[in-house]
Amino acid sequence: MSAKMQDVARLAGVSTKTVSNVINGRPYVAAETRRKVEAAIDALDYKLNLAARNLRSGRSGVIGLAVPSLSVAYFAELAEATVAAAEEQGLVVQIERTGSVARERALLNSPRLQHIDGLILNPMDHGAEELESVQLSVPTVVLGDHAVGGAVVHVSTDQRAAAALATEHLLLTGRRRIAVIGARSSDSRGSAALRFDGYRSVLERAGIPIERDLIAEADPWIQINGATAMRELLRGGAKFDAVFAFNDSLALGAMRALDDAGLHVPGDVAVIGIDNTAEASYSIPSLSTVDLGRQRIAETAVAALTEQMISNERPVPRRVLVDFTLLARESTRR
Amino acid sequence: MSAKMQDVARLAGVSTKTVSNVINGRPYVAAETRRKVEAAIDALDYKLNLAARNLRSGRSGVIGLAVPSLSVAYFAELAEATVAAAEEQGLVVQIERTGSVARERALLNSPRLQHIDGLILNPMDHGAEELESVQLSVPTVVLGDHAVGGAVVHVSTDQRAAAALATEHLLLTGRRRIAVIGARSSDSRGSAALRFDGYRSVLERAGIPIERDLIAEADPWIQINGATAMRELLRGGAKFDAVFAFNDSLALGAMRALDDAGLHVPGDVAVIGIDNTAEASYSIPSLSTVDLGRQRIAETAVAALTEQMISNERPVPRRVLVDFTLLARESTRR
DNA sequence: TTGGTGTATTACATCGATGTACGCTGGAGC
DNA sequence: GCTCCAGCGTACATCGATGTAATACACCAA
Repeated sequence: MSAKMQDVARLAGVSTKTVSNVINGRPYVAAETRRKVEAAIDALDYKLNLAARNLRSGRSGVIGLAVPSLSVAYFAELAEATVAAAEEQGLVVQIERTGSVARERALLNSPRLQHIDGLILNPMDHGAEELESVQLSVPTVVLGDHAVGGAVVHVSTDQRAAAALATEHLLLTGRRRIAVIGARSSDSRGSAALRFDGYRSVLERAGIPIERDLIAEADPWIQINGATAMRELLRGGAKFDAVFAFNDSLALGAMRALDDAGLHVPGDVAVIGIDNTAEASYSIPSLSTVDLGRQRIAETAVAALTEQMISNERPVPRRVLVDFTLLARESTRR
Repeated sequence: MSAKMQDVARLAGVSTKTVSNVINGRPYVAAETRRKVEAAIDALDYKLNLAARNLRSGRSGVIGLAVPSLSVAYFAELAEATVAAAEEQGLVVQIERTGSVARERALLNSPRLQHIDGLILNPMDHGAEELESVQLSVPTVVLGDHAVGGAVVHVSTDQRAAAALATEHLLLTGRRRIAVIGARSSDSRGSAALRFDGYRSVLERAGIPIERDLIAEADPWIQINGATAMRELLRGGAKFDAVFAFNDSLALGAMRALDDAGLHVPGDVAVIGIDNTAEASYSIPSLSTVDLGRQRIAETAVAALTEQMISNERPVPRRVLVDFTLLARESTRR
């Protein structure tokens, strides 16, 4: 069995509490005492038992990150950014993948969340009130705009505005018949709904009618579904000169399908995505997209979460918006 | 404060130990008693305190996964697969990103590993004995072939053979001057070294000399470094008709740089990668690659780890090999 | 009746660190 | 000389579940 605090205390000739104070950097420890304790720690190769600390103090130093999937590049990059941001605060991240609405609910009620100090939740897209009834017991920050019972800090980008920006960009480059890939009729308040809303609002303002034939559903937003959706659009026969895919993976899949069909991007069809994942700038042609600022989102979320964890009070309800940026690349060139 | 086991016990009219037995599915609990306890649990909305269980039993139900980075698509997909496999065993995954050799060492010595039941470690590439001195205190499965002190179960693909297969494929499609992207002179036993070895062995057998001008270093293996490496190869002036990139991200970056230089893939230069990440099948042209079987790797690793965790004995030293598969796509077509 | 076996349950110590409340010391201030 | 306080340390209870060993009970065979 490895050494425990009592062994260290005995060797250093002090009480266990003093050892604890040294380890936790508490004030009122004489320099001399600190030295002795540190020497004893080294001598015994003592390692703090986190379970015990956790039990006694109620903190674990672990925060959870719940995302739908890690195979979607955006979430993988978000996870990376979150892990990095958490580390700066001395926290580690336990990643949970929700994958479906049912699993998401199950997770939120599971005892697994008990030993987590806080949770960053990126909910699935689904109907509006899906999560409002959940009562969360840990400090939580929600990414996106879904209402989640008990959680009142939201960090997000204005996805509707970002989608509007992407759509406007297509209009500005002279496109008029803009198809959409990634809609979800089942979603009333999530990313799919908001992005579609942004698209619609711009077209309406421009006086362009929305055409059902130009709207393709896809779920989840991964390459293969983008390719499939595009093939269906093409088979449907409706004419279009641009595609707004609701994320980069869909866009890349769509570009692939366009290429297969002998259509040129951006010559015949312009394509734009959302997310600015790494793959987007290295595709051929490079993909125009909107960067939702996932780096900032991760940092902001972790900061907001640690604040909640420390203060121990109910946080001020708020919604933090992170800036987004249009990246015009080859896929939408005139 | 939420209910604890004692409250449940009082309400059900039994001892806390009996409650514990019910929760943990131990035998010798009368059906009637079980019912009463379960009713009490429901009534009080009792949730087990994992910290306490962890302290007492020494198990946490959490396994660690240490990978260099999540922005590399391969690791993200590996992480996804691991989380899924762990879940089947009722385990959750705490993801650590190492990023550098120093951080990797720091992690392996950190008390954070204390509250983990087991670790799946995908080491950084580095000199041979870098990690042999580390003494791991938790059951560990190593992905890849690095010797890590104390850990004796390795799950990996034969990377050298996989690289050889990729190289042979290029030869079979009529290429002779094959450039390499992703070499690392600092690495003597990691992925870079093994993949380079496979490349070299095939060329040697084919009687083709290795040319220094055709070897480009890159670290880490992400798109931008693939593109940069390719630009340097082109600037160097050496002629080549194929590129073997040590992973798909590098390959995609390289394809992008080739396109920028007005070179056609596969017409002028064939390109092959390794990993079979999602992006590879949707690039234009689609990328030939070797699938290292990450799904199987994840499953196997989790299985080997749980076995170690349960048996509580030193595992049988072994090396499990997972099959790999060549996927010939457009980027290497004649 | 006694003893033996199998089932069901309990009392109690225990895991290891930390919060609380308090004790001791030396020196400044009157 | 005495109080008072800041600075430093300590004893002890405590967090909540679980392993151990012991006990209670029923049932059956000898």
